[in-house]
Amino acid sequence: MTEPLAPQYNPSAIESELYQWWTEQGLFSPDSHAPGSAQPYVIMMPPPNVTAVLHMGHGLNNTIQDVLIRFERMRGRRALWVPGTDHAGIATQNVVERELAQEGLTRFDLGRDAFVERVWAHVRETGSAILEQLKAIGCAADWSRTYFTLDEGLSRAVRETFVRLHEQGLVYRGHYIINWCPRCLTALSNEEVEKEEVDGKLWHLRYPLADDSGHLTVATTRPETMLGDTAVAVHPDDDRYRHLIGRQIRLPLADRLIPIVADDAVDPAFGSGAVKVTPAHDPTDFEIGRRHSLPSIDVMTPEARISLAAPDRFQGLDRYEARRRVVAEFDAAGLLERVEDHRHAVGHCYRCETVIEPRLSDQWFVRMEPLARPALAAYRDGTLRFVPERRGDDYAAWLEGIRDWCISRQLWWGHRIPVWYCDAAKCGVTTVSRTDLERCPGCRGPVRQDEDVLDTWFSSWLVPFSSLGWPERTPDLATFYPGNTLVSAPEILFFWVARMIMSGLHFMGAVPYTDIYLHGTVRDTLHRKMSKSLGNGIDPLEVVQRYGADALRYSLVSGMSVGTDVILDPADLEASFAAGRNFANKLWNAGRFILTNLEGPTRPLAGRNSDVIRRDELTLADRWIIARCDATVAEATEAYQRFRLNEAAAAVYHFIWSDLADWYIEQVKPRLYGDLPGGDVARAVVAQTFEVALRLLHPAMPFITEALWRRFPGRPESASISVAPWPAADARARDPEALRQFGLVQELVSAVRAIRAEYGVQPGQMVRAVVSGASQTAAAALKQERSTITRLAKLSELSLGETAERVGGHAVLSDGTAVFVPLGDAIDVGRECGRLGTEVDRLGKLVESQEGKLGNEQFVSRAPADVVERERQKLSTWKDQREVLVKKRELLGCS
RNA sequence: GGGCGAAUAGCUCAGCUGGUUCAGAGCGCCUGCCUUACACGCAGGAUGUCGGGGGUUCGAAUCCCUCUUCGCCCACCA
Repeated sequence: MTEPLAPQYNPSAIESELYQWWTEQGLFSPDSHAPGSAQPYVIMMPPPNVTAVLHMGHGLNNTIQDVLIRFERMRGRRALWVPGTDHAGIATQNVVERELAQEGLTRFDLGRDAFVERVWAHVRETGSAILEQLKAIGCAADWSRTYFTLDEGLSRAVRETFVRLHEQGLVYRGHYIINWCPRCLTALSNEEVEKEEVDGKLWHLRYPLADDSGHLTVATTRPETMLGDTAVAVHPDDDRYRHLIGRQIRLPLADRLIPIVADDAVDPAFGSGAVKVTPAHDPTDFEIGRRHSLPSIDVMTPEARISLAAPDRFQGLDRYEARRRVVAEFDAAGLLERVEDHRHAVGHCYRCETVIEPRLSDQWFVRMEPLARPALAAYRDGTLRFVPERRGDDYAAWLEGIRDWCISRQLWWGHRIPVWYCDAAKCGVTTVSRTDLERCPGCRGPVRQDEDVLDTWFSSWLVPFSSLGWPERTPDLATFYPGNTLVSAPEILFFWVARMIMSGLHFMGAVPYTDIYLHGTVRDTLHRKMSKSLGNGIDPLEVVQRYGADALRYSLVSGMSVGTDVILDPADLEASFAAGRNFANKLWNAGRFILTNLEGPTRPLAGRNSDVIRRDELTLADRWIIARCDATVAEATEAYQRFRLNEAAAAVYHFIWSDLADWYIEQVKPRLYGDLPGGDVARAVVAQTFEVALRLLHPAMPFITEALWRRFPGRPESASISVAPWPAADARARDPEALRQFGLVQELVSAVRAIRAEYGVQPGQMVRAVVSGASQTAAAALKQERSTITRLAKLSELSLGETAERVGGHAVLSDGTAVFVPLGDAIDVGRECGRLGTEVDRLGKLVESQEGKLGNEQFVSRAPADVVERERQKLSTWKDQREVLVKKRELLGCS
């Protein structure tokens, strides 16, 4: 690491090497970087799916977590970021099934054991690829604690949880209508169904009365389900139909007799006011069926084809073919009354988008209300804090309306349900067990385990404690539970975040974290979510390759404010990431300049020894940059703490680029080069302020800050910025006077530069400047930084006082100090008159409106005194400035 | 159907508790510069009815109402 630094920052040359060094040093593990007495700070990484490939959403999510964990680590906490992967039941099974399909096979061809082995092989091969990718963007997670939701330990936790909840009466098996995906061939929870509004139809079908005395019209969006109708329901108070209650319908096509029943669930105002009742295919109908002891006829196969329960000619038809056929037959029989357009919400599988079919089946459920109550209380009493706050309302609303959680899945990949059935006729016991059963505890006969597996979220909702060893009482669990912050996409608030809170409270007696930061979504410029299917994604690794991890991270962090979406342009990576790349390069070159100039005598800025730099040795510029640095420390620290990462990034960016590089480094050059005395002071100040800036920036841009920081002279080989102490604001650095005075210096330089540009003065051409009307402090400041001013404004001479010359460029600084740049023949007097004229007009308008404001009795009497005083100050400054310019115009002889 | 959010420069967005960082930043654009840290740079510059309308207030990008447009979440009216 001692080779000379290249003028162009080349991230790929340092990133992987640094990352490897960090991990070798164990810097990401609290065991090695922090004393045991330090307060822990814990983040649980949302485990990516094993089959996942890093996309920008992961990039954003993990960058935020990494910024926070690095920040807290530097602040001295025992920072632990636990990474892991999720076995992702349906998603992973789908991937492997697709693979098999390429070979013309289905999972049934392989059989359960061989299929599961095949999935394991796939997972072993590609399962942790995404974690490797996270390393490429710099994630400082503790890889020694990486978990997988199908690990032995986590599997034990899952089983313990299931059994315990069962013992507590909170897990039960039930025969209900659940959401069924006919493609994945499994039940889904309510949360796994995505509702989508679609334009559908409402078919009005005529059901003849059994005695041929007429008909009753029912309205339905799914005519094919009529094959399973077992009643027609009307509202008990509906006068139109009251006389029909208890009579029979002859169900067309199926040719069955079904009763007309009365039920409160029917809305007389909708459709015809009569509802066909299909208990096997609709949740409401199922309830009606229960109340009226109606039979359930399941007319669909798991694949959503018409089953053997329907007349022959429908059997085997796909549900939509069946729909057309049913409608056609009703039409042919003159029983199709009418068809209406009807917009309604239809559920889709969150994994494959297939339309969900409500289906009657036996499933396992978790009784959620008892778990939800404490989770809601933790929000209401302020234990939980959401960022942004409004997300808390979504959380509360979901908990208030919570429904039982269907946790069984008809898949092969996942945690097998720990339930064993005895099929012996005389025994038939069902056993829920922590350990695998060989024989029935009742009759010692053979048992068979439940075929189903558990919802993948049933393992991930435990990770805040299962990943730390629960149900064992491990030291990790004692130290790192509960954690602190959860960073997540809002999409998984219910799937994961809320459920972790419930499980944490139930099994550990404490919420797993108190701060819940829900960030936005990464979208393209059309505000569409980035997705593989749309092909509008940006590969974070490509960005890392082209611009570096720090550029990626900085661009994400700075382009994101609390809870808002991040918009990136997949068609123009340059536009999306130039800011980060440019900044990294700027930083690199500032560092290159500073580090190569640190050789030479220097003395400490603070400390006990007598060699320390005295305050009176500091120039105005020194005091200014130290004060600016201190203000930036306060600003950035506050912003990081409040999760306002973009503000923290902007504060440091501005300090480094606009203050340190544009002004201070320029100011300090003569001293560093030995052209002016005070090189030791300059070295101390530039080194200190830059070093502080690097630390402030490290959470957001870890690689480049580490690379530069380690190159500081005298740095021990083992030192890492990642565990360097966080900069503290220092009251001694505060210096409002220096901020104001150096501000005038900057204004003066800028004013001269603007005049030079305005009149096309050649870049190499020196000019003179005359300053008049400066206050004592202003004059003192300009004198102190005279050499800075003359150099940066390219002045041959800077004089204070009046001059007889009239022709040149004019400007007035914010404190009323006048600047005059004599330009002799070079200047177009008319042009300068015009320029001054518009400026006088502008100030005139300001003065006018300000006088209006201050002349307003209401304002003066009702606004706070300090506001009024400030406004008076403004008025007098503007008046002074206008005055000066008016005089200049007179001197120039402007008309 | 219910709830929520957003609309500010050509683009992406800051602007938090009404009043000194109040109209800003980055990218893009224009002009001039290869000034020995950086052309991924330096210096200077242009660009806005703060979505429309109404209101509260001495004062509104900021608070309230309303409309328009976009987005999100929730929902068993078949």
